[in-house]
This record gives sequence, structure tokens and C-alpha cells, in this order.
Amino acid sequence: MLQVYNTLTRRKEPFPKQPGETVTMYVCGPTVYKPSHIGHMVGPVIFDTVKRYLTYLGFSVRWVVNITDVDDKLIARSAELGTTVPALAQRMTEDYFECLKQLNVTGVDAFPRATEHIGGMIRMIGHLIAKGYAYPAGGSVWFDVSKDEDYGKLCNRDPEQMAEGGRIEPNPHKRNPGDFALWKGAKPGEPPEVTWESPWGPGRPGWHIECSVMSTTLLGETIDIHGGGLDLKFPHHENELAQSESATGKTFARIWMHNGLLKLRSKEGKEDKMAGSIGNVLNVADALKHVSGEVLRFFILNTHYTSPIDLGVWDREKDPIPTSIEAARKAYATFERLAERYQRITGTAFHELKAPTRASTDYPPPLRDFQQRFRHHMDDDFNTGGATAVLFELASFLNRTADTGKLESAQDLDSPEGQVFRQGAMLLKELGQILGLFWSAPASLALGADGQLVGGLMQLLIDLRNNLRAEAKKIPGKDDPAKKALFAQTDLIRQRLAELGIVLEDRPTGTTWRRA
RNA sequence: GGCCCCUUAGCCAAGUGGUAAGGCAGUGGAUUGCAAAUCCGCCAUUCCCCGGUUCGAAUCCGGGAGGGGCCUCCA
Repeated sequence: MLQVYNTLTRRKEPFPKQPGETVTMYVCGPTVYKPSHIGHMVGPVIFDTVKRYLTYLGFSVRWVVNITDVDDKLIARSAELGTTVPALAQRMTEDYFECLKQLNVTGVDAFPRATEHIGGMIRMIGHLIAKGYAYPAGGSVWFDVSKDEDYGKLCNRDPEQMAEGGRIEPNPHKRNPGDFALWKGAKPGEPPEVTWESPWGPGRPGWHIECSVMSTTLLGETIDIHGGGLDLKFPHHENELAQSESATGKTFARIWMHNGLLKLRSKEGKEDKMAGSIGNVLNVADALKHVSGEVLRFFILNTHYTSPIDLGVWDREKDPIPTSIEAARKAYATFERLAERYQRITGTAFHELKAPTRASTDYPPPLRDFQQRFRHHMDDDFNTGGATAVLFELASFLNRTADTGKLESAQDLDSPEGQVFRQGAMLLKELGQILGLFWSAPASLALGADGQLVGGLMQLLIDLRNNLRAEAKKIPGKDDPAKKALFAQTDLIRQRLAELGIVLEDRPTGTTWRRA
């Protein structure tokens, strides 16, 4: 049975709905003022996987991710760049969407923009004032935390103590130190495109009210899952929860899920989260120059989502990419080589194999066991790290099956091993799909722009080399100088290709090549 | 100062009361003309330290050390 860790109760709970029912999920999206870095992808990848698994179990999931396209940082950054807030937001939103696409995050049903919901925010703020939870002061509107009895329940925080030791800016208009802005009065000099009229004067919405309104508008007053990064717990989610429940009187979210943050370690060994303010970011676009989106996704899913993801020490001068991602690339190559093998044997591409997206039960015993173990891990609070281990074991099983069955081509698929291989490959695809993997051709087979030419030249080289090998093998004995000379030539060709990043593999059925 | 969390092999990382998954690296073998790939082995008597509970603890409790997140914008 599916269990999910709920930040609100601080324990694992049985999932509150039954297969067949609709699950609503809201995840806080980005403020679109800078290109996305790897850390921004953790939440989307995890919740995309959550949706895929829930779908696999038979739930129907509706998932919303907001885009914050008006805010202080956007105003500051667009002024710096000499552009407008909408133009900058548009550009960075496109960057974000492209990153999601590269990481195969396909499950988001709606991306509402904050600026499309100003009316709803004004209504909710008015409602909160009418109910006595909020008050206008100095052109802004504040939420009164002292009026909300259970304020602080998500983070176990006492509003009375918030002033002490904290770094809350004193504001003469606030009644309590912990009060936060629902509506921010326009400051002089702010561009008109970030100013809206309201009953309390011109201004723009506070950050927290956006999510309350967009989730309520698109998913209803009570949602099933609210997700986001651990750094958003306070104040953002706490405030969102307070506003929403004060306004509706209903439970805002049944389950709160928080993903761990991506961390980089400095050379001194100190760990830091990846953040623009610290300057230690790795942009998605830059990472994609060195590894595929599949590898990045696999890397993220290797760790349980509640744990911080350790990028380790990264020496930018030396390595194009952190060694932890490089290790993930090497590990993932196991699956890519199996995909190549699948293609050699069956003649069809593994990533194009159509596998069920719902749980199927008709696998024979040795395979069913892999499926059950995979599900067991996923049922335990989406333990993707444990689940990937099962994928590796299944890959190993498939290679073993192909070895013992001597599977080389499509004719061999009728044998008992051939049948198991075919079904096992289907299961691997089925389970990989849940993690959002195996959707693209292995990078090692990519030919690039001059694909036909490169492929042709490679075949030419391979044919010439194999002529030499055949000549050499005709010469009897081991130490014949002529034989040695021929093999020296074939080895030189392989060596020089390796220096170009191309690996030749001599198999009983012929020579294949791939990128390292 | 307050609130939360983490510490498992050289590295990454599952495991949440029944005797340590998986990956990277390393290493021995099968296979190969040699490689590569693949397969079969080996690689933590022990889970930061010290106490306690228990027939039994990496797992629960107490204390200590180290690290992290939040309390300000942050995925």
C-alpha cells in the first residue's frame, strides 16, 4: 500500500485516496527572472515521477505548477537588463519550459501565471479583510498572524517568538512582527506594467497569495498534494496555508511534500545549497552540453526526494560537470548499452517500445518479482533510489538471458530465452517509464548533423579493419611477425578512434561502434 | 538564540527492530587475436562516538561530536 510522508504531521501516512479517484497536486514553480539551474529541476522531476506512479496505480492526476511573473527580483533584474518585466518573464518562462522538456517533465496540466490571476487575488484579500484576518495599512494589506489560531502549524513555529533572533524587517504598519504582505502598495518609480488597481490603492500581490489563489481556482479549496522545495516551507507554505484555510475554513492540502535541496560542496568541504545568491549555480542549459536530460533526471532520482542531493565537490576549472553527475552518466550508460543490444537483437529501438503506463500483472514469475520489488520501493514514499536498484538488477537479468540464449537477431526471439528477453525488456520499459527514463535514443548512438556521412565513413573503416583482421586470422600460429603486424594495424585503428571518443566492439556477429 | 533534519565501504546511495540493496571506482575469472561490451566472483563482522531498552538495534531512547535547511528572496 502506498505510504507518503506528510510534512504537516511529520510522519508517513497511507495515501488518502483510492485508485480510480482524481488526485489534485499543486507544486510551487519558479520566479522567472534567471535561467533555471539544476536545483530548479529537482521538484519538477520528482513530482512528475509522483504523477507517473500514481497514474500507474490507476489514479487520475491533475497537476498545476505556477509561474511567478511579477515580483521584486523581476523588477530589479529587468531594470538591470534594460528590458521590461513581461519581456524578461516571457523569455525566462520559455527557458524553464525548455528545461522541463529536456528532463522529460511532461505531466504538468496547467502553468498559471500570477499576472493572470490578479482579480482572484484581490477578491481573496478582500474576503480575508472582511473576515478579520487581514488589515490594510499604508497602501498595503497585511495578514494578521495573531488572528489565525493555528498559524505556524506546518513548521512548528510560534509567531510570538518570531521577532527574536530573526531578521524580520521592522515595518511601522505591521501589527505583529510575523505579519506578511497580501498586497504590496506600489512604490514610486515602479513601472506601470507591474502595478494594478485595487480597493487599497495601486500595487501588486504579495508572493504567498498567488499560490493560494491559483491552487484554489484551478484545483479547488482542498487539494490532495502540495509540493515544493524544502526552502519554501517557511515562510511561503506556512503563509499560503494560513491564508487559504482562514479564507475557506477548509483544509488546504491533505499532504505536504517537500523535496530536499541540491547541494554543492566547496573545496574546503563545506556544503551549500545551490543558489544564485551564493553564486555556485550550474545552469541546466550548461549541464546539457555535457550530459543528456535523461542522465540528469536519473541523477536526481537516484536519491530519495526528501534527502538533500549531494553534487559533491566541483572544481569548475578542472571538470566540465560535477563528478557525481559524471558518475550518474557512467551508471546510466549500462541501460543505454542494453538499449543498443535490444536494438541489435530485435531490430527495433528500445526507446520506441510501447509499454503499459498502468500496472500490468501478466509477467511470468522471474519478471513479476522485479516488478513487485520496484513497486514495493515506490509504495514506500516514492523511494526512487531503491527502485533504480531494481532496474539495474533487471538489466543484468536481461543481459544474462541474452547471453545464455545466445540472442543475436530477431530469429532467436522464438526461443524460451528470446521470449523472456522480450517480456523483460517490456517490463524494463514499463518501470523505467514510471521514472520518466528511456524515452530517447541513447546518446552513444547519436550521429549528429552529418549522420549519414558519419555512419557511412564508420562502416568503411570497420570493413577495412575487418579485412585486415581476417587476413591476420588466416595466418597460423601466434608469434608470426606478419600476423602481429596486421593486428598492430587493427589495434591502431581502434586506438585512434578511441582518442576521437569512438569505441569499437568486435562481436561474434560483427563489429559495432558507439560514442564513449 | 528558536524550529526542523541528516551522519551507512575510497565515493554516491537503499535499508526505519530479525542479522547490511544498487551504482561508481578497484580487483580475480569466463569470453576475446588483444581489447571493449557482457556474465560469474571478491570488495562494510559492521552502519559518527558513548551509554540505555530488547532474546535481538544501522534501525527505538538518552547524551556527545560533525554537517545541513529554515527563521530574509530562494526549487
